[in-house]
Formats: sequence, C-alpha cells, structure tokens
Amino acid sequence: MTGEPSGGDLSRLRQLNAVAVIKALQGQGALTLTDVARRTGLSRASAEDVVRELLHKGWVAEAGATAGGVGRPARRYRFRADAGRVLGVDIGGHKILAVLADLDGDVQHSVRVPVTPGMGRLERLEAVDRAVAGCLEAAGLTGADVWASGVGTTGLVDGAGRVMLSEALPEWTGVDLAAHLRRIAPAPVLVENDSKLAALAECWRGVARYAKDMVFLLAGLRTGAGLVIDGKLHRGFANASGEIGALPVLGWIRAQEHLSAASGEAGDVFAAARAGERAAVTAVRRYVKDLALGASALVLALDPQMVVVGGGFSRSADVLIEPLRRELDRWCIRTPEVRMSALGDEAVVLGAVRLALDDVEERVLDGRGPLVSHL
Amino acid sequence: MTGEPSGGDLSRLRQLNAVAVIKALQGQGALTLTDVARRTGLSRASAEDVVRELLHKGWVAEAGATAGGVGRPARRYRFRADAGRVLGVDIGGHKILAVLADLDGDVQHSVRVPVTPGMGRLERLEAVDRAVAGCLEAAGLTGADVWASGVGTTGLVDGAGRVMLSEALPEWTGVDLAAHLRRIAPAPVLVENDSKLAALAECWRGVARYAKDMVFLLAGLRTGAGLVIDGKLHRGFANASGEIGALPVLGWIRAQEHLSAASGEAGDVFAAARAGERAAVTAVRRYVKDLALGASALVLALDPQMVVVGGGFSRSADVLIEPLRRELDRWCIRTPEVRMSALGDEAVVLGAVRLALDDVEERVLDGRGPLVSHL
DNA sequence: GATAAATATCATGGAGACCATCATTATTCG
DNA sequence: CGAATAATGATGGTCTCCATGATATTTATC
Repeated sequence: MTGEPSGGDLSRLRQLNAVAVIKALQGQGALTLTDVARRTGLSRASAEDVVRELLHKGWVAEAGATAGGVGRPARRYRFRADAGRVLGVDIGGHKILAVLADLDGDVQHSVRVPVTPGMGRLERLEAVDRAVAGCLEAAGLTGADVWASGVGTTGLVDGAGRVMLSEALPEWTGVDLAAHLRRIAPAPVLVENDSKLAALAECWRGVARYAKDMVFLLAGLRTGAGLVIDGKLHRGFANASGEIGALPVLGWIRAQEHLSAASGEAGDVFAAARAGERAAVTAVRRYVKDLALGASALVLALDPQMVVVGGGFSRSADVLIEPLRRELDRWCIRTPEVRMSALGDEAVVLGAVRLALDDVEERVLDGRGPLVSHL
Repeated sequence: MTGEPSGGDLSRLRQLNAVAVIKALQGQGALTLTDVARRTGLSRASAEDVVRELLHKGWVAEAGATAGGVGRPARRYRFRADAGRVLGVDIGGHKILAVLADLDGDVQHSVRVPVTPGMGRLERLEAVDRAVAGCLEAAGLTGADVWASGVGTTGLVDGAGRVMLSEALPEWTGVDLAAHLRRIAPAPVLVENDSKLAALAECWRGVARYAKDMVFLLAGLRTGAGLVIDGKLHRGFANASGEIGALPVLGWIRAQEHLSAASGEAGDVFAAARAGERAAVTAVRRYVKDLALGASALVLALDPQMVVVGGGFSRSADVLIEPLRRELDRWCIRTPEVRMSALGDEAVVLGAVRLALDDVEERVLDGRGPLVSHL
C-alpha cells in the first residue's frame, strides 16, 4: 500500500537531518545554530555538526553575525542558493520565456523571445535556443552549470519528455524536447504540460500557497486544467489528467466560441463587456457558464480547497471571477475558494523552475546529485 | 511543498527499521532472519536485534524452524497478526455487516444483520450494535480488545465521524457514528463514505491491487464514486470528493430511472436484457450511456490506471462491462482498463478494515499505539 | 559412525550519529 | 570593571548499525 519505508543506515539518518537543516534554512534568510536546532528538532550539538558538514560541502555559507542582542553574538548561516542553477523554459504560441533561477527558485535572469502561433518546429526550437543561450550568457555561465531544466509546453507530454500530441502548435507533435534541451544543458530535463506547471507554480509562489488540493483553470484562447493533489502535481497514468475539455457536454469546446462570435478580434470582448456593451456582456456570460460547467466537474470530482484561474483571460478578473463563483455555487456541493492567479504570464515558467528544483532536491536527498561542490 | 521530512533521533531510525521488518513479515508467512535481512536491507546482525525486540514486545512470534535443507536449520519468525484486532462495519440500506479482523486484515468473524431502507435511526443503530456484539462474542472478546474501528456508510461524512448528509437513509443526517461506536469499543473510530471504502478495498485486496491511481464506480440503486490517487484514498478538502453525480449533465441523476422505468421491480432488468427482451436492452443501454458519461468525466479529470465497477449491479458484469468500455472509449483520450469488482458485497467492510489498519499502523510507526502487548 | 560442508546463531569490537553537560568566550548592561 | 547573558567548543556517554569471527547444528559423503 504505502511505499517501502525502507529505514536503513545511520548515514541515511544523517542525510535526512541534512535535508531537514537545508529546508529550515531555505527561504528563512539566515539562522543561528540555536534557531536551526529548534526548527529541526535536533540538539544544538548535532545541528552544529550537520551545519559544519554542509558548510564543508558548499551547501551552506556563513552570513554576518547577529548584532544588537545581549550575550555573545551568534554566527549565522544561510543556504547557498547560488551553489547551483536551474533552468526554466515556457514554450508557448506567442512567446518563449526562459529563466535561470538559483536554488531558492529566485529568478536571476530571464529572456523573452516573441514567436507566432504559426511558426514551424525548427523555427520555434531555434527561438528556444536563443532564449536559453541569452540567459546563460547574461549569467556568464554555460550549459554545464545547469543542474536541472524544467520545460513547459502545450499538449500532452510523455514520461520521456516528448510531445505526444499538440493541436495548438503546428509540427509540434513528436518533438523530443528533453533531448533538444539536453544538447544545450546536459543535466536532467523534465518536460510537462503548461497547465500543470502553472498549477504547480500557484501552489508554490502564487495564491494557493497553503492549499494541498487545488484545481488550476487555464482560461485563455485555449482552456485547460492542472491539478495539485495532496501537495503534489497529479499527472495521471499517461500524463493526461485534467483533460476534461474532451467531454463535449462540459462545454469547454464551445466556450471560447461565444467570445470569438461576439467580436471579430477575440481580444477585447471583456473590455466591451466591462463597458456594458450588450452583445459582449452576453458572450462573456455564456463563456463563463461553459467554463464553470467543466470546472464544476473537476471540483465535484476532487473537492479541492481552492480554484485558481489563470491564463490570458485572468487579466479580466473583474468580469470573470464573480460570475464564475456564482456558477460554481450553482452546481457544486461545496464551492471552494475561487482566486485569480497572481503570477500571470510567468506562472508556467515558474512551474518549470519548481519542477527542476524538485528533481534537484530529490537527488540531494538521495545523496547522489551534484553536491560535494567545487570547493 | 513536501511535508517536513523531519529526520530526528536515533530511536526514530530503530522505529523505521522495526516497521520495515514488520512489513517484510506481514503477508509473507514466516521468514528466517537471513530473509528478513535481505528484504529490509539491514545487516543480519541488526535484523536479529530488531526481531528480538519485536519478539519481546509481542509483535512477532517464533514459527517452526525450516526443514529439509542442508546446514543448521534456521529459526523462522512470523508477524503476530493475532496480537490485535480491528473492527470493520458497513452500514447500508439493506444490511449491516460487521467483521472482526486480525492485524493482517484477515477476517476472523463476521455477522450480517438484515435491515430495511426505511428503518429509522435508532432501529438501525441498534442493528449495528447487535452485529458488532455478535462479532465480539463469537471471538470471545470485548470492546476493549479492539485497537481501531472503521465504519462505512452512505452519505457525506465529516472529519469527526458524523454523517453530514444522507439522502438514502431516513433520519441518518447528523448521526455521530464515531461516538456511537466508541461507546462499544473505546479505540479510535474512523468513519468514511461507502464508495470511498470500496475503492480502498479494491486497491488492497481486489482487482486494482497494483494500481496507484484508480476510479471506483458504485453502480447500484445509488450511483457513486471513490478515488484512489497515488496509492492513497482521496478525500478532498471537506470529504466530498467523487460527488460528480451532482452535475445533471453528467447523467448520474437520471441513470437509474431508465432501469426502473423498464420494469416495475428495479431488480432484474439485467436478466431481461440478457434474455434479449427489447425494452430491457434499451433501458440497460441508456443506463450505461449515462453511467459512462459521469465516469468519463472522472477518467478525463484524473487519467487513472484502472476503473473498477462495483455495487449491486456489478453482478451483471456480462451486460455491463463491454458496453461501458465502449462508451468510455468514445469520450476518453486514453481509456483505462475496466474491471469488475472481485469483492462484491464485502468491498465496503473490507475498506473499513483497511482504514482501521491504517490507523493502527500509523500509531505503531509513531511508537505510541498499543504495542508493548500483554506479555 | 566420523568427517566435511553448509548454514545459522552468538559474541565482540568498532564506527557513526545523536545528546547532555560543562567549561570557555564574547558581548551588553549597570 | 564586574555581572549577566548567550553562543561556542570539548568531553563523554548511549544508541544503533555493521563487519568479522567463533560456535552450534544439521546434512552429505566416505
């Protein structure tokens, strides 16, 4: 039932405690040894021991001592987020966004390359190369300095990092993104669907930070969903979770049609609706009804704590959120909190970073991984 | 993101290894120390140490030595499944089923008390009492010997073990089942929705034994669902997952109506259909169409490895399964394996047992719990 | 039946990791 | 400058695991 708890060696215990110390330091700025001990539950002596080892291995650095208080000032230690770098890439219809982030997940450099939905495979891949190369160059690094890469793209992705099916982008089905990225940066490459990554990002740094179960709705020219269940991204058996749009009665297929029918330019039906224009108001109402139908199916299935709406249309929160909430209320047994994405345009790429960081952390925990740094 | 890995004490390491040894022994009959060492990854010396401790605490007993082979015959040890007992109860419309199981989850005694859907609260609870008392009596035990109880019932259940909403049973909303059961057996009581428990049971001892993501369909006079995600029962934020039936377009509300419309007695439309009777065949076809619609929503949302069909109608697998598979194929991107439940009538109560065992194991792992047995 | 081979158990010692405790050191406060 | 405060550093102890070798018990073979 539950995976093997394994147990094991003494050294495993040390590993566990080392990870606990790192997690305690991460994001907390700098801590004294006493702080570390309290947060990890270790004794002060052991905390010191672990920190010394991490210091030696390059995971931790000394920060300025405490000042002000009475008594001997304590040394402080911080996680060396700059010990390694991960790459995040969002490959969309209109833009390629590549970022280089440190081990805290803070973005150091980012390059955006505009593309068009009609672009072919080679052209698009070439744009990816440029974006990534731009990041590396700005940081004065090479591909070899990257510890892991995360990539987000539209369409279904298989476990090995190939695009299995993409309707939105031409010539995109069958691209082996993992292999392509590995040519630039030889570290492990994780490829994932963009809605799923946006969901991950919202749970990490967005409005769903404290939700364990969350449904992310991608509302834009495409409609999609990403699920976080029990704090983890839910992929499904063949990485095809959240594809509720395939069921016609749930409305996602026809949802956008209401909008494009209302105005030639799909662009600003929302603005028109906001201004009170009759046809636009109707179109938006119908769109929301259809969006809510599929969303209700997800909510009823999973009973999440929160629904987060992202994607291009999330800029029009004022005319979307309240009606959506009302529609959900109509169908759901318990309507979850409904929130607008806080990450906007960068949700996918942040999710890609998180994916890469997860991979790094897993390897650290295993004891393998690129620890034993260049010291 | 990931829950605290905590790390911790030396004694925690021993706990971990003790649990590993117990898991190795459980279900495996009897093992020699060398076997235990190999399975847990511990050294033989340590394995011996752990086993000695478990022996002393009453978790493990010596079994007959090996015979036949060359060399000194090894002692063999087995998990003492009889060291404790858990209770499982299924409270349904037509029957109350109570079982007493050992720590391996093997049922020792079971008592079935017929009830009617129309029965009031007190009468039903009284039937529960009789079923449970019957089990305990047959085993020559008292409520104090029970380490944990699991209870399954229709309707929504809150975290504290109260029924929050039940449409099928009269006067059932608001019953505090946990409190009621605790009066009989003072150990912890876990209460859960019956579809969810059936799902759990199928993943444990049913046809979904090796599936990590699974959707269970309860097909009977009521229609319901239970989800197992990543090997764990998915409850949702307010324990209301799987309630896809609330969405009218997904057909579960009207599904059974087709059947009851076809024959006065809802009972054997399936038999009639099997015999080729025109009206019945149509009714079943419509029923399956509606069932499949809601099921497709779940499958598309989660992309599970397997769909398991249980509930009263699962006896009519021959006229259900194939059409259901075809309908799913029509809507789903990737149609999962579709299987009929192997546990039938006892799925819910087995799930209840599993729930109780999970609780026991958790407490064992924590080191609290009723270990240090009566030795 | 005695001996060899095989295998399990038991005993000893060592290493790693954690903890408690106390002496030492560096500050601030009065 | 001394007292109070709080961190650091050092010592010794305990727990757990592991490797290794001595001892025990059985089967196979001569």
